[in-house]
Amino acid sequence: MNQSVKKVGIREVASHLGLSVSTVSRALNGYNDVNPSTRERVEQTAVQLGYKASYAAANLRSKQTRNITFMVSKPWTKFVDPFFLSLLDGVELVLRAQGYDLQIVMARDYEKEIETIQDAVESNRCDGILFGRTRPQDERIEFLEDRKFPFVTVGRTLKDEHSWVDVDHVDIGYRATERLIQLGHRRIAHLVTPLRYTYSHHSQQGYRQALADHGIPHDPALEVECYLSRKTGGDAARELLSLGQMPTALYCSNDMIALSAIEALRRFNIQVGKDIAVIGSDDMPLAAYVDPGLTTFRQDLDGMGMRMGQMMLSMLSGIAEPQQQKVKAELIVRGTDMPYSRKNGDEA
Amino acid sequence: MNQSVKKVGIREVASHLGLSVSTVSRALNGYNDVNPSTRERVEQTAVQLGYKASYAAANLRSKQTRNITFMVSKPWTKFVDPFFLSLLDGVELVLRAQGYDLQIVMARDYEKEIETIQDAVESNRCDGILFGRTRPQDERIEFLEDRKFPFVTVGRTLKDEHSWVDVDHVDIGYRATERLIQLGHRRIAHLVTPLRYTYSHHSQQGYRQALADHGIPHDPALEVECYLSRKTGGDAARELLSLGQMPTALYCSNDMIALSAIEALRRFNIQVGKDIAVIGSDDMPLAAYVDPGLTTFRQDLDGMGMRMGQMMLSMLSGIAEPQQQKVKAELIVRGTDMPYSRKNGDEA
DNA sequence: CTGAAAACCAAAAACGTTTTTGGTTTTCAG
DNA sequence: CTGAAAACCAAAAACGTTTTTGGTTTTCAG
Repeated sequence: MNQSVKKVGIREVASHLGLSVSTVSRALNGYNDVNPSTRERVEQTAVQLGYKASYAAANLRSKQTRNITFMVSKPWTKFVDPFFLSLLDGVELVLRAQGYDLQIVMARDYEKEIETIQDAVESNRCDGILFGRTRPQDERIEFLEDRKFPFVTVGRTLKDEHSWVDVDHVDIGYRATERLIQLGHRRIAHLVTPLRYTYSHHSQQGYRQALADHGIPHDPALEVECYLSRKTGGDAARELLSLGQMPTALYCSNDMIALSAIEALRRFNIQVGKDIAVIGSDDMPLAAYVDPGLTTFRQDLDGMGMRMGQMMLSMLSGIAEPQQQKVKAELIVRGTDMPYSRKNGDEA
Repeated sequence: MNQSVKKVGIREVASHLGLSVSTVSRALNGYNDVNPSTRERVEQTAVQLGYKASYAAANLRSKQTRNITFMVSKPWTKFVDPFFLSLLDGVELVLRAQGYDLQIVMARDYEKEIETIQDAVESNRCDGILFGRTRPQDERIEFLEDRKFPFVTVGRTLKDEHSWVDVDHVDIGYRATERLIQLGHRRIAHLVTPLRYTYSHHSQQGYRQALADHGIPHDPALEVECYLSRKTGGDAARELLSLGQMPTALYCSNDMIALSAIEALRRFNIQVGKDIAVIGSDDMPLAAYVDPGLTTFRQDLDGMGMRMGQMMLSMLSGIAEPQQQKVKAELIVRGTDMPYSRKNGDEA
């Protein structure tokens, strides 16, 4: 077991075969100016001797790390995690197939995000960067563009000239709102995710467009921004309750908001799915479990992740023009939305 | 913006100050044979010039990566994620405080685990390794011990001579079972997590001990192994239903099993919290949301993570003897456990 | 004031690869 | 058969640090 206590380097492999170090290197790295039979022999003795190229040395010389970093930033809540991990899964699959490693780093908070990215880039730790929570104006993106460093984001900025994958939040907002309208609702509130993030604006845009298309005037009092804490939707629900007239339907930009709003409403004896309609977005695991089940939109995260990985790969292979992919979500009908009935409008 | 297109190395910093490269290096790395005022000047111009040591070069020369790898392995389910991420959070906090980075790598499946670890170790990519899902006999641990490579695990092996942190699953099993006994139950089933993992055995041990201590004979038919799929507990519940006499209480080694069992029982019109008592373990977010809420055990994951990080740090600073920490979980009483009543025992 | 120890710094070697440069051998069209 | 191109390989340089070695200056006990 302990025979290989001495680390075997490329030199050992070379001398063992009577070849030069450079030939071994070229054979192992798939260059084509090496005799196939030589390559074969090199590869065999490499595994036989248990040779593994030093990551640091290879990286130092070649400037390639074969490593992609996904930056995830705090604060995260337990609720957003599933979203994140499914995506990662898809990314990892594609990258690994091409011999790239995926590494996840965490930025402790908002201010550390840019610092984390700078550090990753400047200390040469990866060949490309992935991240989400994009904002309309995003310092991180400006930095990376300035350095011409490859990156792909989940979500976009307002100026739209980099590579991204994104759920079509405009579409979700539109479809959710339109569905509620077609169910007969006219006072439809929008509990929107933090406007700091770009997707919130898209969600808002879809909501407003649907209202406009159906001739329903837009009431700013019915749009409430919610932060990503656990009880966020509850606060918004209470805010709406304090209004003169309660809305008869709620479109929430994510399930977490929807669920906490539902919980709060229940305390006021308002039955969701009976007294008020609710539609969420994300289809997180909880959504199927609560009673009644939450009507929401499901996203193909795995697919998005794979797409993201492919984009990164093509950037690394030298394709310069940005690629962008918007994906549609799937409506999952459960029990929290229901037709408008005269009764609801009157009470509260 | 684009002024610093040329990368600034340690050489630039040195020449800018009229010092030698070595002095700059020693100043930046906190050696004490450098004049405080010199160190000050070096540090200032370093940030001023935007110097950042090349990760690869430093690593190649010093054999130190200042990087710790947490390996997480598939298949994961959406349900185990929160567990994992809270832990990570604690780890990262302590490591970062000492200038270490935490990196997460994913092993695609069971067989790749050992490969992933070998690769990380042999290509010199990290100074220490963390992982969970420990098994009674664990190839990964044997490999790392053989190489004398620093590692800390979540959970233990049966031979117990390495560093680990672990929830006291024996204690949980004992307390859960005893609680059910004290509520009057005598037919208590145990839906146990996969016996491939060590903690499942501990959980079983606690369960059996509590039964024995209270003079209740152990019925092997009431112990059902559940796999970590989404509907796992459901299958087990159906298996128990097919028995002549249904148990009046269920102790499940994790919440996922408990929740899916509850869902399945509901389909058979068995009301949990009324017809049958259930206790889970983990206190995952869902547990508080379902109705009735799941009685379960909460673990201080953040604390465990921090402890784990500290252990790793102390190993890296040269402390050889293994450290081990077992933490107790906190009982969270909600609605799924209730006293035994004659009625339940008779039906089904 | 003296000499040893401590403080401070420079030069050069080294980490283990990949890449560049160039030399020799083989192939193959004409 | 000839000569150019292709195939194949070796030697040496280079990546950007840290560490080793050793030299000079300063401090300070006696």
